Amino acid sequence: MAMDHSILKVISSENMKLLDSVKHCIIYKAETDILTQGTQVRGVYCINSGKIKIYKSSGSGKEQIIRFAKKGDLLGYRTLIANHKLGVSATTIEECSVCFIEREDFLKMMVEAPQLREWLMEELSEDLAEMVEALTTMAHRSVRSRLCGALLVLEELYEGEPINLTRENLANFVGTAKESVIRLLSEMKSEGLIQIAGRKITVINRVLIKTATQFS
Amino acid sequence: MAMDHSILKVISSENMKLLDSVKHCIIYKAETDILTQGTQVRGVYCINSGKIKIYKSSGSGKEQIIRFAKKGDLLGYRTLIANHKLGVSATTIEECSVCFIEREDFLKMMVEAPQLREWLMEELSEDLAEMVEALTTMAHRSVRSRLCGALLVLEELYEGEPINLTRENLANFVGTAKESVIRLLSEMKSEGLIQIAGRKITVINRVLIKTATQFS
DNA sequence: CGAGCGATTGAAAAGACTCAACCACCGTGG
DNA sequence: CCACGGTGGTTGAGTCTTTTCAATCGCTCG
Repeated sequence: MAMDHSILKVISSENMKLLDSVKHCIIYKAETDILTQGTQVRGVYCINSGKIKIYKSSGSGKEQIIRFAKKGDLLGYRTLIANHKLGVSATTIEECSVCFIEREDFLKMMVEAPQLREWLMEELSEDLAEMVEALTTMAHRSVRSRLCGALLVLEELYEGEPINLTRENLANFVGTAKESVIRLLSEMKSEGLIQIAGRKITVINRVLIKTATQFS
Repeated sequence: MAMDHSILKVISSENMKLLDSVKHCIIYKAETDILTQGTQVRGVYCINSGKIKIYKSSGSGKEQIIRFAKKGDLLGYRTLIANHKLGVSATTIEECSVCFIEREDFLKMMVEAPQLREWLMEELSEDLAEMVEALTTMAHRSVRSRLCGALLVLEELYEGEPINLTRENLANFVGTAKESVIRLLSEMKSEGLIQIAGRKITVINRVLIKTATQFS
């Protein structure tokens, strides 16, 4: 299994043993809630396989998808470290295999493994930079431009497989209405930028789509 | 001077001596660039007094203000630690007194002071949570609602003093056009929510404004 | 088969932006 | 002292993107 950018990459073999002894692996079906906004976390979750949406719901019932997590990603550590309540929710969008690490065990690992602390700090930095980027994009760019950006991100997420999301999830990621996404997608299809097969979307002309993310 | 939530709060007296020996204090006039997006940082800046806008400019020349920094805030450390180029710019909006700490000196302090590392991690967490909040706000709420939210944030920033920003900066913070801000402000003035004296804005009815940030 | 969910399409409405003109204030230099 | 230029603030009108609402369709599952 590829662990190039995972927490497991930075764990010493000694701590790895510790980890093995405390983790609990679980399989979740698609559309299962893992974390719920406003609650405490009981520990952290490390994704082995499958994709999970991280989102925030606003008062009016709309949800904004912040990012998608996939294998190697760690969920819940920020909230756990700060001892806050969760600011976001997480729900599987496919069947997922996930390891759960109890709060106390994780904190212990953090104390003992400086590389882990290092890695978490880098993760936080990275995420923060991404959020700043996302914010300015949301503020300045048109729905079409944002949709193009989203498709490129999702292409990465799906690693060559066609993008497979409900239009609603796509809309909640882009930050727009479902109908707008549908209209723009069919526009882009007729321009030969993408291919659509039911729910599945395949990027055809990556270069032009990339260009579209630079303007408007 | 109040240092309740500053880097200086977490520095041991020993490190404080080190800090004193390596810092350089500088006074900047209003509208002076401190950090420039896309460049390397030469060190970190700690604000003694005055206010600074942190913003990101997009290709089309628009700028999005990410946040305002004031006394006690530290600038540039995220970029410095990650050894990246700056993702944002920083410009004073008032006369500011700022301490500069050379890159190497700061890294040395980080190695020697675990509380400093701790503090930085908390800062990052906090900032990340704020950015996530800002993103969903930008995506879901109307300009008026965002403007109300901005006014409450700025009221904090100005600590009781009237808010004193150009309409343009206010617009770039809210993520809208200058004209929209002007129109909405005069609307809110006629509703008795705020008071306007030239450039200066005073919040009158905090409760109603707060309510407005919950909807739309 | 019928219910239900997601996708699609059309039409109307609304929110926000752009453009353009104008004003008010302030500091400068003649 | 006053005319001048510049910056920032204000207002109005028209436009356009995007949303919302409503209706329809197609598919799957019980």
